[in-house]
Amino acid sequence: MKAVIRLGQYVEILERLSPDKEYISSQELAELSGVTSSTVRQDFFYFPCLKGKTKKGYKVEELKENIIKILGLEKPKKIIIIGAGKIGTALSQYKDFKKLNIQFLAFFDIKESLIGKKRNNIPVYHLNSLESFIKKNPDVEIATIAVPESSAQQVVDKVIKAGIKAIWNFSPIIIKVPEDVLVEYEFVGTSLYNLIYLMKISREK
Amino acid sequence: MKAVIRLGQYVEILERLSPDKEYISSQELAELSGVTSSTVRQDFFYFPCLKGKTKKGYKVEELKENIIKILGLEKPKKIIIIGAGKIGTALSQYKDFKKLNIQFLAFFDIKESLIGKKRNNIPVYHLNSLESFIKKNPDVEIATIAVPESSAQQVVDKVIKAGIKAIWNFSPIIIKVPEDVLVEYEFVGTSLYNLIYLMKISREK
DNA sequence: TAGATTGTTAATCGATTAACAATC
DNA sequence: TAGATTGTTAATCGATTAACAATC
Repeated sequence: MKAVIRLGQYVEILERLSPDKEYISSQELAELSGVTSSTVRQDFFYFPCLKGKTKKGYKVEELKENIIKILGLEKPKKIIIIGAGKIGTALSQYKDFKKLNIQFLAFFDIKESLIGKKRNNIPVYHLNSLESFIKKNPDVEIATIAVPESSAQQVVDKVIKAGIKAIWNFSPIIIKVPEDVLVEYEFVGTSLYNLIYLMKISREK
Repeated sequence: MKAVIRLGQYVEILERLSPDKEYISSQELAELSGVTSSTVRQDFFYFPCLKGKTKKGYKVEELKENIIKILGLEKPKKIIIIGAGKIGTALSQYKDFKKLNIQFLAFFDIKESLIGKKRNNIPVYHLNSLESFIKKNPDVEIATIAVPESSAQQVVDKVIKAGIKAIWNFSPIIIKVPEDVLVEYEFVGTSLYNLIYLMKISREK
């Protein structure tokens, strides 16, 4: 559902408000997130706990907490990253994740020169130790795939064999997974191609 | 339009097909891209040049070339990256971009230790030299914003002052730009939050 | 011919926007 | 009170899916 996607963006925006802002109107939140106030109210209407006050708006702290609960972010989420390259490391640095209880526990790679070291203060282990790591840390729920496309499917197979049921995939291919495994794709090129298309269209007008 | 987003994905898939595959059916392309064959045909119907052959499907090379033209990728696109950190460097490495004529000409940063060096064989210049660089390279059309949120708006202002009309924004805030400037956002957290929400929902079922 | 696949129209579904009564 | 803003319904818009005749 599209509303859920926006809820995530709303949280990030709410995180950034000055701490003395007590209430925010649907109009204000709409402007900050690039949608209409109607959309904001409709999004909130969908979830009964997201209630505002007439003439005032929505209580920032309360709103944030409730959205966090809806999204399932109230408990820490433990994540591993397969591939300790540029993308993987960049992700582990993202500040909003820390604020939202999202924890990156470990990198896995096969490049000997990286193994045993730390990246962004997170240890890098050999891919071979993945299964034993998951056994020791059964609360790891998500694996991020940040490896080249040539090894993506193999790595996914290993991750699934180790018992992971949710995959965040940065490799640019559609991966094959059993029915009970959730996958979210992050295609980096997509928005750039769209931008280039929009440039072409606006030139033609 | 959603169809355009998918066209970009189709190209990436077509790029990966074995070179001896002459025709591809809407059914096959659909499976590889995770949509229905009906959607594929509807997407193509929207653009008169995307025609197939009854009983055979679409000629791979022809299809690819025509989509590339629709997307405006037939001529090289020159791009600069502001911020030579992990995200910026990761982007510049992405292989599909090279295949699709997308060229990263330079990084700009303010960190003295980086300036004058190369990252991924692309030179890093000081942000102060941005305007003169654009003057010398007026064919640069897009600026990628890969700096921390605290400096994102400032950097955007500089980029616009230098004459850039299209921005690919990786900073997690809504930026303010004049009406004639196009912006595409890449919110990394979004798909992860959605994945976590889907995990919550599937547990509740 | 029989079967496969496109091209296209129509039906369905979902998301966004508009509108406004209710409320404080 | 007058004005602002929510909560909610209805209208609109766009995207997806279904269906199938036409074609090779």
